[in-house]
Amino acid sequence: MKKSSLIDTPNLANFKVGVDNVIFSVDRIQNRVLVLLVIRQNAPFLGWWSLPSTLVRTGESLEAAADRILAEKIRVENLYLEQLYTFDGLGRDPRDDPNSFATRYLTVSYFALVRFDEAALIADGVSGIAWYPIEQLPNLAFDHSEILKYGYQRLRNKLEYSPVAFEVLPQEFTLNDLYQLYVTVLGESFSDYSNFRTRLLKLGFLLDTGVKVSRGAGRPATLYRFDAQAFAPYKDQPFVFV
Amino acid sequence: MKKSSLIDTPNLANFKVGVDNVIFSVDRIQNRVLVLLVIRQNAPFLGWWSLPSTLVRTGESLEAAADRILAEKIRVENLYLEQLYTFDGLGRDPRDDPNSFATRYLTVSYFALVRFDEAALIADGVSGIAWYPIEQLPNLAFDHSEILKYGYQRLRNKLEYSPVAFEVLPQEFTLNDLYQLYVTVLGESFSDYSNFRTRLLKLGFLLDTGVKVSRGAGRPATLYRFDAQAFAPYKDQPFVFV
DNA sequence: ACAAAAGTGTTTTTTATACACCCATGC
DNA sequence: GCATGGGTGTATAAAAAACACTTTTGT
Repeated sequence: MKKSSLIDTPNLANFKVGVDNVIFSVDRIQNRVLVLLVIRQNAPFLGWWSLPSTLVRTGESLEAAADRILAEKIRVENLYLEQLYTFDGLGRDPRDDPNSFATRYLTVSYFALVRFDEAALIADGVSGIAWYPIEQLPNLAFDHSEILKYGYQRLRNKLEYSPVAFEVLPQEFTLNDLYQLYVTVLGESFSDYSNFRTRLLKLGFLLDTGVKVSRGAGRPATLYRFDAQAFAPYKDQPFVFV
Repeated sequence: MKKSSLIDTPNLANFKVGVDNVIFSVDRIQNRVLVLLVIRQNAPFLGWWSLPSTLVRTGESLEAAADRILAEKIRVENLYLEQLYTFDGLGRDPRDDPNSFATRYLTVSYFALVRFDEAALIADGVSGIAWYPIEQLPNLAFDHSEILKYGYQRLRNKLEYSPVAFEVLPQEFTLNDLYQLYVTVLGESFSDYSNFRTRLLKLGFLLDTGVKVSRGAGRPATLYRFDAQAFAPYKDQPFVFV
């Protein structure tokens, strides 16, 4: 080792970097928020449920790694991953030993929302993979419970000011579908349906398709479509959807 | 190299991890938002202005690294650092070569607000260090301009729903001080002073100290103090300060 | 006295909330 | 025809926005 490198780099830690994906969906039949979980195939935490995650390879960007691990698990179009938070591996990963000069682990978490029916789980015969309702989570590997909790918080926040709801709903939906989704994620105590309707329709980014659907008894509902163009003015505005 | 390790770890990238601090303050005399910048003492970008940053050492947490580099630059009490975003070094840092198997660089950025007068810059005789107005930034090393922009956005957002303003104002301040701060950061087009007053006072977390201060001509202003206790109910509520 | 800054009050408009009621359909 | 869910309207309360006006100081 050259002397100069000792001066330049005093005890720098060496890291491996992982990505953890928090992928949400909504079961609109049973009105439950779902999270994508997989069973770990490797030590540590072999056989435990965990968020879909992987370590970043040489020449691979963080996002590329996040996309790669996800592509192995589900097939879905236009998946938009958003960075959540970076968790310090110090003392967190059992592979980390704070007292050693060994490699440390850092994980960057990503967040996405997908349509339940469009997301085809890839059952490769070996790997366990499942949508878990957020209310009935198993014990998770590493600090994945914490990460998931953080992601769930973000989901609820985003629902209030950004049009993420339309990433979960089908292209065409009824106003009740939209309302139910909000109730499911944000809980009861949500605004009155009638007022929700009026407010959203006044905003003008829900296009009336003219088509009506009948779901069992009751008056048929109008199908709407989200108009991203018309939403633009509200982009940087707080709390479009209360 | 053992065969098993080849299977377990296919081409994992090796990282060094850096932290970049985006430290804001407000010059309440000239009504300008300031950012703490330093001159780099090492290659690459030797001699360039940059955010205060460092590489994480063995056994040191990310936050600890962020605190360390900051403690070398300014002296301030109760600095609360908040994580901003993690930037992928791939192709960003000139030390990175995407085609090589060399070490990659990842940087996690942190964000804070400090009181201008309380933050004593540490002039160690060598290192350049300065508060730069956000409107007159020099060219910055690495992608620090981008990081700074991201941080500035966060600052403006936080001002709207969280009581960060009181981290910049002195313990006791007039309502006009508070109003001016909002105008400085959020720009003109901000709410009417009179309405701002009424709204904030009604919220009840500004304690009237009874003390009055006279600043030149005009009626003396009441000094207020922020009551964190009384703010608690608004903690998870959007847009307390419009 | 008067300008300057602080602070109060009033009026108008907009938005939120609650809830009553009508409409179209399946059974 | 009546239960069921869709959709409209109204009445009240609260909040936001605009702005006129009063109060207290320095000079």
